[in-house]
Amino acid sequence: MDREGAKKVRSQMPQTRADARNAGRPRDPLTDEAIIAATLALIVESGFEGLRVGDVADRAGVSKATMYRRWPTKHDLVLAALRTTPPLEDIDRGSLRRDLKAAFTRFVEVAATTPVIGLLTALAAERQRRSEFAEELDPFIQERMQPIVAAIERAVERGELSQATSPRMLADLIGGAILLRLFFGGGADRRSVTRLVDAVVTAFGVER
Amino acid sequence: MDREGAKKVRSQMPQTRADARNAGRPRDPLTDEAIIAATLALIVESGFEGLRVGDVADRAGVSKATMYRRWPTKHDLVLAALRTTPPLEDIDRGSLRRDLKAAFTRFVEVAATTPVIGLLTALAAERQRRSEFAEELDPFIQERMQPIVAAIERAVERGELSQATSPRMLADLIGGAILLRLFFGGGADRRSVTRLVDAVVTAFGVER
DNA sequence: TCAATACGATACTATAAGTACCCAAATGCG
DNA sequence: CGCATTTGGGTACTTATAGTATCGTATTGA
Repeated sequence: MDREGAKKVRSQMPQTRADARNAGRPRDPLTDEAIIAATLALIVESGFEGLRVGDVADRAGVSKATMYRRWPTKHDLVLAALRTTPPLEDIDRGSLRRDLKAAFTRFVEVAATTPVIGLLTALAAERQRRSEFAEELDPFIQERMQPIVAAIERAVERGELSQATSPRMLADLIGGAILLRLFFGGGADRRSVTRLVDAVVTAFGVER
Repeated sequence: MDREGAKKVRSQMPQTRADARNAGRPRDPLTDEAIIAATLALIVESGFEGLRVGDVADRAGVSKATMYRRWPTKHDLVLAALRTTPPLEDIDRGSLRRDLKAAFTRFVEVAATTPVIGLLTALAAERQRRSEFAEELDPFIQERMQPIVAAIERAVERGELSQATSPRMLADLIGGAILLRLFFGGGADRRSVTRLVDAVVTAFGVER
């Protein structure tokens, strides 16, 4: 059962199940937008735990049933909302050191002024509880780390780093250190980002 | 109010408030042990979300009131239980590379066979929600990372690493990368630990 | 016209954390 | 001894919210 037919899919995102059908009243895309917008607005106010699904429905002017038809859990809803936020811009400043500092500085600023870290910890916890959720969450994380990986790849091409360098691993190292501090204390601000990036770029950089 | 007198404190851990008093019926240390033991046993079976405070009470043969007198929330209880588990042994194998591989390999094995990651994500999420909780959680994390920091410090003394190396930062780098993968996918096993440690030790190591 | 689906409204279920209160049992102090 | 103080078992209760169920209506394609 639940075979997915070969019909085409037109709607962009909230097709929870690959319902290829086209009979019946179509979903209103404005409804999706209203729900996501309300979710984002309320998350900013209240964070993940403080977010009430019922409040989102009220704010969006829809019923809970309409929401749950699209996203089966609060976590799915929040991840969907996160997906619509713009990723870190992929700015090329010409050197690895500057690229990494720019990107991670921006990230810790976002972390300091929005509930992103609360969302990430909540989603990570849910991922442990419901392992299928990893299939949604993991690609999102990879996607958002892509600018970092790209910056490292450029540095490899420029010869700033050895050809043998694994961009993904280097990204995990710096990003992991920053997340570790944001999750469990130690603090991550401009200065610690600078120190971290300088240390890593110096250590991994090709001798000048 | 709530000044902490100069009286001595005798009980080891669960003095939630620094109650220097000595009047009244003393707490039974066996009760603490029974609660913690039951908590650990049930966590292994069910993880954090699956753990029911009422079940712990039943299993320990105590009442919920007795538990809440000691630990005001489920998260506090779980952290208290985690604290009683043995830390990573601080084995000195003579080289940084071997020390780090041994320690982190052990960690990913524990992660693969126990609900530790689920606990850590849950505690990290709670830390975001209740900022006072950081005062309990953060020192615990630092404490558990101490063997890694110590191994790095030994390497600095032996001259394997530059004197300028920050042990804490290096520990955050490797530990952070592994946590990142455990929290958000990518997988962390013996092989990835080996790759990571080799790369970092080579990059940061003093030229041979 | 009809099948199929979306949508709002509303009530409901289920669950579990944390609270309140009672009474009995230890303990130290005067 | 007896009183204040605290622990502890028992148990019922409050509270809060995610998720479900249902029903009537609206909108679409065939």
